[in-house]
Order: sequence, then C-alpha cells, then structure tokens
Amino acid sequence: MPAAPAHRPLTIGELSERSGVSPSALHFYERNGLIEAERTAGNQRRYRRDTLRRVAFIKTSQRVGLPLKDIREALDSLPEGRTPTKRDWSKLSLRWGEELDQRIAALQHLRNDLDGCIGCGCLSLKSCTLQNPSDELGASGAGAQRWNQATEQH
Amino acid sequence: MPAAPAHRPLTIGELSERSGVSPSALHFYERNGLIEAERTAGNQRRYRRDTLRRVAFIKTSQRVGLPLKDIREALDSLPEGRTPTKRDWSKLSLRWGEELDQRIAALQHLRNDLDGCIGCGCLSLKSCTLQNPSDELGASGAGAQRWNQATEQH
DNA sequence: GATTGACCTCAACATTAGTTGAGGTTCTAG
DNA sequence: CTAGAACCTCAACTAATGTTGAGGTCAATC
Repeated sequence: MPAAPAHRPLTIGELSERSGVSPSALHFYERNGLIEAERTAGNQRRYRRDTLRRVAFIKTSQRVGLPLKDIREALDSLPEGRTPTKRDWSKLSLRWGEELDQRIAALQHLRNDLDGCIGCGCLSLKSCTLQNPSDELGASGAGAQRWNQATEQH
Repeated sequence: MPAAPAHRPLTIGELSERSGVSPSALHFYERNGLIEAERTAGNQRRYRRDTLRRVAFIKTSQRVGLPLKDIREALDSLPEGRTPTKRDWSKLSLRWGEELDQRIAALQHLRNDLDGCIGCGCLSLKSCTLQNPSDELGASGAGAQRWNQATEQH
C-alpha cells in the first residue's frame, strides 16, 4: 500500500472495499446518477472521499426499504459541486427519520389489527383492517414492501 | 347476477373483484403454488370460497413485506384438501405477528441510531450502527427491503 | 520494460412480481 | 341459437437491482 494521503481520491476497488458495495453495483449507481467520479488520464474512476458517505447513505436507505429512485431524489438535494457539510447530511437524515417514524407507526397499527384478527382467526376481507389498508401502508397502491428475506431454512 | 348460493365456487372474475387482485396475478399465484382451483368441463377455473381468505393472507403478507416464496411456505402449513379452520389461520397469524414484532423492534432500533447520527450528522462507516447492521435487519445480507414507494412528489 | 492485478465498456443474464397481447374457447342472456 | 362477455394458454414484456463474462486497457512492481 502506498502512503495514501488522507485526501487522495479513492479507486473503485478501495471504495468498494470500504463501503462493502461491489464494483458492479457502484457502476450501476453511477449509471443511475446516485454517485459520480472523476476520471484519470487512462479513464479509470477516482472518487472524492465524501462519496464514501454518499454510498453509506444509499446503503442505509436501502436497508430501510427505500427504492433507489427515491434515494436519488434525496441525494439530489445535496449541494452540487462542493462537498456536503454535516448540516447538509443532517437535513437528509432528519427527513428520513420522519419517514421511519411513519413506517413504525404503520407497522404498529398493523400489529394491533393483527391481534384483533387472531382473536377471530379471520383476515376477513370485510372486517379486517389488515385487508383494508386505506391509509398508512401502501398508500401508493404500488410496489410490494419487503423485509428480511431470510425466513430461516432449517 | 344469478341467485348465487353462498357456497357456489367463485369464478376468477369474482375472486379477482372480491380480493382486489387481478386475474393475471391470480394465474401467477397458481403457477407458483400459492392457490389452486378446480376446473369446469370447459377448463375454466372455479375457486373454493376459502381461497378468498387465502388470497387475503397473501395480500396482507405482501403488504408487510414478505416475498411470495415465504408466503407459500407459510401457506403450505395449512391442511391439504380440507378447508382450513379458524385455528389453522390463527396459527399462521400468530407466527406472523412475531415477525411483525421483530420488524418493529428493528425499525425502532434503527430509529434510535438515526437520532444519534443526526446529532453528529454522520452516517460514518465506522461509528454508526446504521451502517453496521450485524443483527436484526438484513441479517441475510440478501434482498433489499422496501417500504412505501410514494415519496410524495410535491 | 514486461508482467500482473486492477480497471474499462458493453451486452447478456438473473430474480421477483407480475402485465399485456394474440389467438382461440366457453358460458350465459336474450 | 347466437352475440358478446368472460375465460383459456402461451409467450413476450416491464421494472428494479444488480451480476457475469468477453474482450481489451492501465498502472504499479520486479
């Protein structure tokens, strides 16, 4: 390893290793406007160091369930050109915390309803709120929501 | 509409309308072993009425984020042949409530961590738990989790 | 200055959860 | 009995989120 001054830009391999995101995924993020890189004379990518934080934000947002499209929108609110400040990041995190709160509330609501349904063993289409979203979850009617895929094979 | 005795099996159109799931999705569920149907002499599907509840279970499970594969596994625990009783359904719902609880706990944990991160504006790769899952969410490392896709365009 | 690992692009494939359309059949109401 | 709505199958397509491989180039080390 070279001396590596702390401000030297990162190669894709370094960014990949430090972020835990595969190079192919980084390419993919770039194609989709989530991150960007300078190029060397020989056309290789060189990432500014704050890209690491950017990738961290992407990963974390994904873990919580946001699609890349939404993450991109959020990132678009960061200042162009200059390295984002803590305040910039804080604003994103704050907005994001609100969504988390809503998500939690929705799940708790669902949980309560499930208690009711266990009582009656129903999941009836008419009476069960679980079956009649209407409000918090899936308001868009659109995409499936996922959670942990690992349903323990044993 | 014919008199329709309450026990008459459902056509795919009826099941679709009552469940809010498109016929093509019902075909898809059948291909994937989530539901099944008798056939008329003319090869049209006729669904037992409890299929309605089955579909309700599928929809609800999806709303909460489970992939169809897992839902199928859960449904496989229902008795073959006979119409499931309330107890049968209750067992599924119960198991399901536990997963919901875990999911809520995980999100709350995440929420707490986020508070910390807002304080420092970080999302730092080293210090932030949000960046170091390790435990509850995404233990499988695998699939993305999604939530509400509607990030309010405004 | 050559080797070798890291990097480049582009195209094709994988998976989940369906939708759409073509081409043909069945069922039901009048 | 016939018109038209509802149904059938099969294949191809969509969208999101990447991965894999082929074929070729760069750059850091011996």
